[in-house]
Amino acid sequence: MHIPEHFNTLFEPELIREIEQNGRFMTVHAGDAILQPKQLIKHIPLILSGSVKVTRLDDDGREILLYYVNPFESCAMTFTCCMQLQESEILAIAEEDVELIVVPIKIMDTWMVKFPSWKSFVMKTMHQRFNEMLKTIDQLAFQKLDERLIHFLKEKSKTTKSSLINLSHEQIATQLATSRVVISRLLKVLENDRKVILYRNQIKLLREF
DNA sequence: ACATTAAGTGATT
DNA sequence: AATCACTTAATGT
Repeated sequence: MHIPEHFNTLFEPELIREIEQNGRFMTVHAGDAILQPKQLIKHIPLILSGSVKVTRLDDDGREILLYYVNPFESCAMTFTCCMQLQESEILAIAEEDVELIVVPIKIMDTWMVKFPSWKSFVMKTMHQRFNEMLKTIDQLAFQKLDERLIHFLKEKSKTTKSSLINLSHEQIATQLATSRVVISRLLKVLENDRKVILYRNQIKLLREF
């Protein structure tokens, strides 16, 4: 199994070796679920390439975006769940084709005490997510949908490394749990402000964005 | 040319 | 900010 260079700066050599021994390499195609709600969590994912969208589903099947997991990261939710072998509260879907390594949580327990670098890795991802989620909670609380939209688009272009967003207004609307009409109107305002250019199924972010 | 789907818009709550 | 009802524009067959 091939561990990317980048992990060398993250983990000590011995830990890398243990990852190689215990981990299993997987690929997941774009759109496929990696983890579904209520599913038991028995593995920790380490993302090598691609990005994973982590959402909550409400009763009507609408989704609320929690965060993205990018390469060289892991999922904070699985950390919190797996401690006590809990069920998943979230839905994780591959945004693009994803390569990842999964390691059994049993192994991870020993890593926590054995490898300082692992512990700080876990702590770091938890901390990052926690801050991110605080931000989104703020946004929800203050009902600023326009800011949520901007935040969403920024995040999107960051993970896809492109200023072209390939989503319909409809798709954006469901992800932000609102209606298409509202998104269309907000985007129109952004276009008038020369922040974006709108196409069919595509949005171009301008530098002022 | 026609049907389908995405996006734009005024009016209403 | 959401919904309705309708129009217009883009795209597929």
